[in-house]
Amino acid sequence: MAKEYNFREIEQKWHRLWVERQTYKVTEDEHREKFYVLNMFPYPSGAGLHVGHPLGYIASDIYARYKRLQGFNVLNPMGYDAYGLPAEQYAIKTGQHPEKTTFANIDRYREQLDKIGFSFDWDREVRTCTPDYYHWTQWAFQKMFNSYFDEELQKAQPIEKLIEKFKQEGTWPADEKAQSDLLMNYRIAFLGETMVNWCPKLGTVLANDEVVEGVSVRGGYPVEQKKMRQWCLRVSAYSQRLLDGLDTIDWSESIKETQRNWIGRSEGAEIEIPYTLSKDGDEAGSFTIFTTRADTMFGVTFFVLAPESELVDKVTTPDQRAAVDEYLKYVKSRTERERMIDHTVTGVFSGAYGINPITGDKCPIYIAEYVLAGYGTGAIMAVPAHDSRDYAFAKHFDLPIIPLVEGADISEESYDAKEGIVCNSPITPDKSVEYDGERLCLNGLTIKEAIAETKRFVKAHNLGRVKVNYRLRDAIFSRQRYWGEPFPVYYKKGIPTMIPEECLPIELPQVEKFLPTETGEPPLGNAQIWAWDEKNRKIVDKKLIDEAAGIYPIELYTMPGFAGSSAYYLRYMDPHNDQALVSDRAASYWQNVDLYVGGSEHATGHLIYSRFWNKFLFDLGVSKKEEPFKKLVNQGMIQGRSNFVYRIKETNTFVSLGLKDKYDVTPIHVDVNIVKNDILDLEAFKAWSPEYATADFVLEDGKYICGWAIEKMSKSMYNVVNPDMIVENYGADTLRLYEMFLGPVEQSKPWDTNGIDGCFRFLKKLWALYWDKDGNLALTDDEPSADSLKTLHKLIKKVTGDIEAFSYNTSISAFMVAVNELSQQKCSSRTVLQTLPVLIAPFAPHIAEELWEALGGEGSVCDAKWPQYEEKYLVETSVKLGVQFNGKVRFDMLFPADATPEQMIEIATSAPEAAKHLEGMDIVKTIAIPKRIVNIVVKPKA
RNA sequence: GCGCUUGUGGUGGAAUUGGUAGACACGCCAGACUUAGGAUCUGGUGCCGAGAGGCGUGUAAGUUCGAGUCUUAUCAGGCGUACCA
Repeated sequence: MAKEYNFREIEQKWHRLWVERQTYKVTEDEHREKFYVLNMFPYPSGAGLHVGHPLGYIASDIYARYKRLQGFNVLNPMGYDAYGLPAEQYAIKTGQHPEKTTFANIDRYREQLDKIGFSFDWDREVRTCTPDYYHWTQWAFQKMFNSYFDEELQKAQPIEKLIEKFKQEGTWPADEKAQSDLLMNYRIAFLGETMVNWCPKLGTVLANDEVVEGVSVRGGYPVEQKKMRQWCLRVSAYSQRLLDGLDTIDWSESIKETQRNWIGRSEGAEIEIPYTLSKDGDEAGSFTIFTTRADTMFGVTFFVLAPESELVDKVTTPDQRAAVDEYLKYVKSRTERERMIDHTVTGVFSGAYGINPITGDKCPIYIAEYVLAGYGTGAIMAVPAHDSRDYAFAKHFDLPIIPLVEGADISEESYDAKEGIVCNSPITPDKSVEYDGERLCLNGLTIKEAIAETKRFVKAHNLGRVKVNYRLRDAIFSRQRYWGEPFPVYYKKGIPTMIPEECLPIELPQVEKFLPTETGEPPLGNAQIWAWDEKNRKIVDKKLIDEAAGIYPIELYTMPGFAGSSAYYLRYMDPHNDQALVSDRAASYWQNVDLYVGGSEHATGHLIYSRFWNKFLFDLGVSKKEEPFKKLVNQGMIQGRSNFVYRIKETNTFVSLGLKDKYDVTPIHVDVNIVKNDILDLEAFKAWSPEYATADFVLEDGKYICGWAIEKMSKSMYNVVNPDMIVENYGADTLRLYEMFLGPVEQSKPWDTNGIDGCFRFLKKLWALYWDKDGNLALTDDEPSADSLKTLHKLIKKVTGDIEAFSYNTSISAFMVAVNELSQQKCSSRTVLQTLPVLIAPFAPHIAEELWEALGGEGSVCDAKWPQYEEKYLVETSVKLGVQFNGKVRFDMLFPADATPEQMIEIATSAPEAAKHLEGMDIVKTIAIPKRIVNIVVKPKA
């Protein structure tokens, strides 16, 4: 009896030995080159892992193991993003403390992960919800509070420097409250009165990336705009650095592009517009507009303010007051969502007129919701001829439209393109205002030139300034929730004050109820022991709050999800350090993440916040690299493949896919776990639900064939495939191979169990290479044959190249080919067969360890040396070449491997096969492609 | 609307980067061994055609001796984003 591939026994054995031997423990070692591999850590949800989750982990584990075999000191940690809404909502429903459910979920995750055989160093595990971890989240927040962004140096600086500057300038106020308010305008973490996305259903504010199409990402509840005092992070200060950094990192172009759009840099000009409160009135003030099309100043026919702008009140004339108020009321009644979907033109005349500084024209000022308060200055100059939104507005309110580009047809729509020659600017020479003897004239210039010329003019005559605007907004950093990091902040006479650094962490207090209080305070309002005793430096009962005694209320907000996930990669470097986020030694050694693997859905969330957070810590000298993630690979999503059975209406009879059109049927989702290769397991189906216990079937060829569809993997579609079942039936090595064999890592693809047998068969074949009929090792010390050496070295070359390129599916194909070849060659050479376990170790570590041990290898296969291929085994003795003539004739012939292109042409043209084609022809030219083909182009003799 | 991205057999997907399209796997067909097979092994399998042969990488044109690969146009799907002036 040949020795069986008993994956259960092998995998259990090695899971045990890896733990006993601490195979995956890593320590800093300055004598070895480091390599840092990281996965985006998971949020441990109650549903456990499905087959989609491990995809990225397997991909990065393969790379980590490969790098280790190449001699690198590889850091490959794992942890949990443990704060989150689902645990809190579950707590609200059941009263169970979120920590309890979160930890239970973590245990379940860990159990599932362990079965797959990852090379994680679990000693470095982090959980964002434990005090020893969020200590450093709070610490970073305090550092941000005590820093400002120096525009000149383009980096964070201690706030003391700024205070010093104010003192020197004599602008430092004496009053403490005034000092606090002043500094709030500069601190990187600051309290700001801002428009926030308020989600009433969730009872909390949300960041911009947590809102999609006007509803919350979590739960899909409506979101409205509300002005609130919130903690914010001055992410926008880093806009330019966040943009520039993208050019230095190896990320996919699409993610970089998404981030560039999100940052939204636009170069333009701010121009001062004086206004009057009646057509012939005197100047009553001025406002500033922002434009990227300064060249269109001559086409301005009206101005527009955002309804939320503070200017609205100032420019509204008594006549128009009622109309404006009514319009503002209407705007306020609309939700974010309505405003987003419905783009009908609305607006109201304010009664005031803006004076175009270039033409001197007076144009009406409107108020309209199509202008956004949050971008630029909240005020625009409208050029209906060359902006589609202004055009629609002008048509609706019957305002003039002045074309400014030669040949542009604006009868039906505006001409928005930035191409063409400018005209009508000005229409007549006197139609422009003279400044210091100069008048602006753009006629005849290209649009690009005109923009530059206008900017110059505006700047030279002090009509405004050149300005770069960013779409990126400051991140709102507080949440009205329980299950998050508490702020280490108390309010001393209304002034936000930091709890001393030495007293951190401030632990999340216990509460009875996780809902907001009856008075509308956030859930932390339910905490009893939640006041700061300044003298004794400790947290006390809030009943004791007494300003005279130095006992103050503590902040009730908590931090958002991205707080804990923004710098976790630094913590993995030194997870047990209670003196610092990360020691200087560890940070200097590990530097930054060499390979980061995770989903592309974090492009505008985590991946921006993390880069921001790291840049801040870099400015502090804590992080050693400006960019946290050198290379990013976005693994695709695994979709579900649902199966259907077809029930004949009003019966309990099910008809197979091929015959269903003959009946009137209802498709019903059936659990994919009782379907194999689209064939339904009838007994399992009957047992699946009592309803089907007495089901009848109409079969084809004796089988019940199910229909299928690609859908999201979800419980309700019965298409969730759990990795545990695959591991149970085929083993972890097969699961790992199959997930990679499914297709390129970056690509989204449906989970389809149909092909898994191929990978399982491959492992069995690999296993079979090593054992004879009696179950003994079938190895010889004979010289390996040339064929088997060629097979081996071809494989080494292919696999090495493919791993580097993350092309795991093709390297697995190469393994399959190689094992088939070696099996056919009846290869039993120790030299060859000893190398295979090392090569397969990154993909299928369990079988690799077992074979390595059986062959008498030293220690773990993880510490073996990755083999080098040698060209000499790959050289062909002769090369097959085709000769191709003009037209379609062609034949194959053999050339010596070392033939030069000239010799190849010589041989080809003088070959007997060629003679009949060359008869009566002139050779126009000949081309030889090395090792491939000789082309001879001919034409009939003249 | 804008930005990015992908279109190759019945299916998942290969293609040394401009050089024999369809590797490898699933599925299917035939055969072998079996009491049996959803086990194992062998062979076949892009399409049309009995055959010789012809046609084939979403569609149409172009560059080239040669195009799945490059260029242009066009169609279709996916992702992101959205009144950003």
